[in-house]
Amino acid sequence: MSEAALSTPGYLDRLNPEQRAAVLHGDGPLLVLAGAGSGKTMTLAHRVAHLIVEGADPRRILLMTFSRRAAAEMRGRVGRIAREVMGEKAEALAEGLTWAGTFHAIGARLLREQATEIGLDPDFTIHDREDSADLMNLCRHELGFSRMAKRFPAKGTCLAIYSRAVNARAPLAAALGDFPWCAEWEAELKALFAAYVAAKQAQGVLDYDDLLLYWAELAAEPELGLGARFDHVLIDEYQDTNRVQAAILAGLRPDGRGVTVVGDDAQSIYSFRAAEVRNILDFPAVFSPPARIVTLTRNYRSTAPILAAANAVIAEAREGYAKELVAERQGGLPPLMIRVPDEAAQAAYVCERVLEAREAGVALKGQAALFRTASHSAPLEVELTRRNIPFVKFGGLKFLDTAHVKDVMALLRLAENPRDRVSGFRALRLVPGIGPASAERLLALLAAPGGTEALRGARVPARAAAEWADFVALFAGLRAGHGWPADLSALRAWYEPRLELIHEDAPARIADLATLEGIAAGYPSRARFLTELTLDPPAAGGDLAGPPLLDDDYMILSTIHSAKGQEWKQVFVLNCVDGCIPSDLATGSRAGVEEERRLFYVAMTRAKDALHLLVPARFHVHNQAARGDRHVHAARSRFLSDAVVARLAERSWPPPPPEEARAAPGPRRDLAARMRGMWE
DNA sequence: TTTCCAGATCTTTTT
DNA sequence: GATCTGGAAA
Repeated sequence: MSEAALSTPGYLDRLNPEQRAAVLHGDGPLLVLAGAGSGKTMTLAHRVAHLIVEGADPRRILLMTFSRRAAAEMRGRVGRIAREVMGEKAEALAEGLTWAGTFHAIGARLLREQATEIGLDPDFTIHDREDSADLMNLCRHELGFSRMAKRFPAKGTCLAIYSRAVNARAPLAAALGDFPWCAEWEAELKALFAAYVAAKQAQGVLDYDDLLLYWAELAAEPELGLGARFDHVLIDEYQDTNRVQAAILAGLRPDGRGVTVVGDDAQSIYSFRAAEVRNILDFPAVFSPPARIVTLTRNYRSTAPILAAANAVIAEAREGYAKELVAERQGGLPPLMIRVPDEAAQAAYVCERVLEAREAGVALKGQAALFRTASHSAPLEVELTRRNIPFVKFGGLKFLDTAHVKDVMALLRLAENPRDRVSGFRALRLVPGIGPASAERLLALLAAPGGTEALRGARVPARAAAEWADFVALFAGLRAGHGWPADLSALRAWYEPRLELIHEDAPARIADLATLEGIAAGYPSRARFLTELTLDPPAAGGDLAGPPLLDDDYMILSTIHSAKGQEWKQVFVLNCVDGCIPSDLATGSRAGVEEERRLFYVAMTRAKDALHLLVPARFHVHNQAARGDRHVHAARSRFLSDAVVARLAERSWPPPPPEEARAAPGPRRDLAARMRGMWE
């Protein structure tokens, strides 16, 4: 131990013995099994800080988190801890911790740095899921699969199968096990995927999966020196990594030296993305001698009654989880199971409790409503808006998915990489009169060297002729580059007048583009903007209103998936009914139901002081058959078994009228109550 | 060749 | 309820 660490007892004193063991662990592989609320982030931050205090070079530490937000928070905490110990000197050191981020973001950065060594175009552009599906669709048409006698799987399904196969490192036949209705197309799908891979390479485009796949290949080649770049590799949320990510880790540190992985098998909720819970369970045995295991079971987040209910839910899981969490916070009220007639009442209930808590001093930011599916929060959003309660919603539809933002992004991406056909297709068709056929022809021109100039004299349909010179001028300017974010201003100047002609709601869309330019200003270059926005898009809604709103107080609405790793004082879980949690799309398989159970467990363990589980008697179904009643009578979620409900306090809301009120012969029409009700 | 309209389809969670 | 596809008009 260095003198610095010895001279600062306080720095490790705030950790419990298990946490301290994890922080002080030496060089061999380490697995930290950290239950919900057990101080996982704190432990990881202390371990990184400790490594730095002990003399590790922060530029040679690789820290993988599940979101950019988590990475930023981690960097901040590491800096603060290191500063306590080392004073000013620590600032510079913590600044050096630049290799912190998601697998995908770090992969993109490494691949761009080493692109030429591995035969990639350093200016490759990255496709998000929808772009990838569009490219898949292009290949699908070119191979003639869109005109089969029997319907061929849709583009999104094709991409999902492809993604499953590569992320699980499984042969196509195995991946098709999850898509039985597509099994008959195995031969065609194989041809399609070959064409898809060839198209990506020809166009200098990578999809999300490629960022991991190429990285895994890169890491497997010792002479390319990737493993030698890092002394320490730490991975958070390891239960949600897939086999490609495990291969990356194995390639970087084959002997496990300097490797720390942290996670909780009971919180594995991403198997739909080929996450492989065996990664964390089998981790110790990959090495010999096996990795050290440190288990954190003391829960510092939730009160004892909340934790008892959550423990009861996970105890009914089919595979047993080794650890039962122990509450450090005694006292507190049991979680409430609230029966409400419908989703409107559910929304009203949440609003009332939220305002009540705020009056009692709980900031809106300390309160969250969680739900399985983005659409479940719609009635609540309406009610919050009506009552003027500000909120920010995480998960679900993204800002970047709106047509006008995608148009702008496509044009920027085409300027960055003229070979990118999906972007090109979209961008060129913004010129009225240019359809698929012309776009195809123009893109072929553009892909050749000197393409921008070739565009200038290109033949275009008569309808497009008047607009064409303007478009080419814009594009040539973007290719040459006006600087950043000036490129975006130029683009808006061209695009917004057009937007006004096409859409009635142009003002809202133009406001979005202004927001986009505000976001753009935060990035040093167009390339960085395009890459990072694709890999870590901003959350939807009010999040985009920018800094002014962020100073305000607002409540959180979030899908359970997006709530991972977070905590709030008061948590509402909406629609705790069968069909919502578990989602009826997931109840086909036992593994599916088990994952939903863990999801419900994750939702419950986000709560610190108060937890409300809402059970509407009926709920709205969006996607029902034609004339079906759009409401469905719902049974309470199967996860709220009798054993679990025994740990809850059950209520109905609105409460039934008090006994005396019913007994006493009241007025036949209580107009006074109606007047009062106006203000409820 | 483009654009518009009507009918069919398929609905989760995310980097 | 929104999106996609195919066919027909401009």
